[in-house]
Amino acid sequence: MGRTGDGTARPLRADARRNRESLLAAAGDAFAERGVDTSLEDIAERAGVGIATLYRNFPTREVLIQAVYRAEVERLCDGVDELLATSSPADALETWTQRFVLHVGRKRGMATALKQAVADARTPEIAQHHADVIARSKERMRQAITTLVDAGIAAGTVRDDVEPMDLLRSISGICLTDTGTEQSTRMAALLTDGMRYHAKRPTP
Amino acid sequence: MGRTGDGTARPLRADARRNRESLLAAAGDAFAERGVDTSLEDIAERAGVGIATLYRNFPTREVLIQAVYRAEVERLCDGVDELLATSSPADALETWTQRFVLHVGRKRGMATALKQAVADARTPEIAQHHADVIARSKERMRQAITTLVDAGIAAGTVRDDVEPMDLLRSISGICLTDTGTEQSTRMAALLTDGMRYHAKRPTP
DNA sequence: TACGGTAGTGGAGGCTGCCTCCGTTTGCAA
DNA sequence: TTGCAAACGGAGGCAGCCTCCACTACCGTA
Repeated sequence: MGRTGDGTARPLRADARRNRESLLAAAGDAFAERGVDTSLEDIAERAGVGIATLYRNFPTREVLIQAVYRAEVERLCDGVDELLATSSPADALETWTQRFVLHVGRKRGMATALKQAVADARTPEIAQHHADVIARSKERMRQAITTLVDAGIAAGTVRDDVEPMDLLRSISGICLTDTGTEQSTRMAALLTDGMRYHAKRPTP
Repeated sequence: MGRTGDGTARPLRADARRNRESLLAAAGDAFAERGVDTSLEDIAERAGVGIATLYRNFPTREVLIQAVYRAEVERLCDGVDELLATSSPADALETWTQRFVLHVGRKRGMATALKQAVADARTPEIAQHHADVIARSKERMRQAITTLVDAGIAAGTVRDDVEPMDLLRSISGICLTDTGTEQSTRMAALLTDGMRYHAKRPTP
């Protein structure tokens, strides 16, 4: 399936690729709205494909969750270059953290499910694979935030005592303790704003 | 159900209590053999009762898991007094740790499921209740191992630099990293043996 | 641009597990 | 004993999982 006899990957047919994308998008929405236990039939319907197509692409729920998670991290991180090209580093950082807040909001149990998948995996190979995906995503995030912070520091508009990963963890923390996306967004804004060099510091 | 109007608990009818015990035992076995996802119908059948009886006693799977977990911890900890009454403190400690190894082997995902229950609970009250059960069990374990170690120290047969909870954690660690119960049992035996005062230390 | 082989599709249907409803049984207090 | 409330069991409705196979349409080739 999808592989020629000599092990070379064969590109998906155009319609198949479209369907796969639809499924990923639909699953992303469904997971965000109703959690990772959403019925798979529902997801297939939302995507406008048959249930069999879903199973062909994603043999187990875990594989699907993983793919969605990965796709969302990619999308988030791929946006960094464009942000830096179109706005000042400090603004880019702020916009990106806002997106990150939404991202965490959408994750809703996905991270937990992935960790569970590592524990439940039937073979060590599968467990390892799940673990790899998690590690790779974390690394991509690290790179993204580091790029943004460094650009800001280089431009002199972001304080140079900011540790990128601390920032990421702080925002995650805000998202997890706070009650809603709106509030999280405001808190994150405060946080990034505090990291800028202000022409004039607000009087305390 | 099971409560009179003024909130006083009413004792279960004899047959009801028997059924409840059967269910707990059957669920314990089933969880140990096939994990916490075992079908509830299966458990009811093993226990020799109808599925409705299971639901009447344990309205959700989480409640059942919790009850089993709790019962097994009680059983394990209640055995301490008898052990101390019938064997020397050092032997009691060794026997008990062997039982503890079996206990951890039987837990298989139950602890994870309970933690998940705290996270997934629909109301803060339910979450709190699940958390309480976990905390109480941990405390009972702490008391049990402390009693055993202290008895050994008082009798002068167990080294007095042993921190009870360290021992418990070490054994848990052995169980989780090792591959099978048999190996875990041997490792735990080595560990407890190392804690005794030997009449003559083995030459290195 | 027509065609054939094959990758890809969809959804019915079988299966399993969840949970409720209600007619029946049984323990126990008087 | 006997009456009655507590407890029982299991059929059955529902929902989700997953497979199977007849059908569709993409795309390399001529």
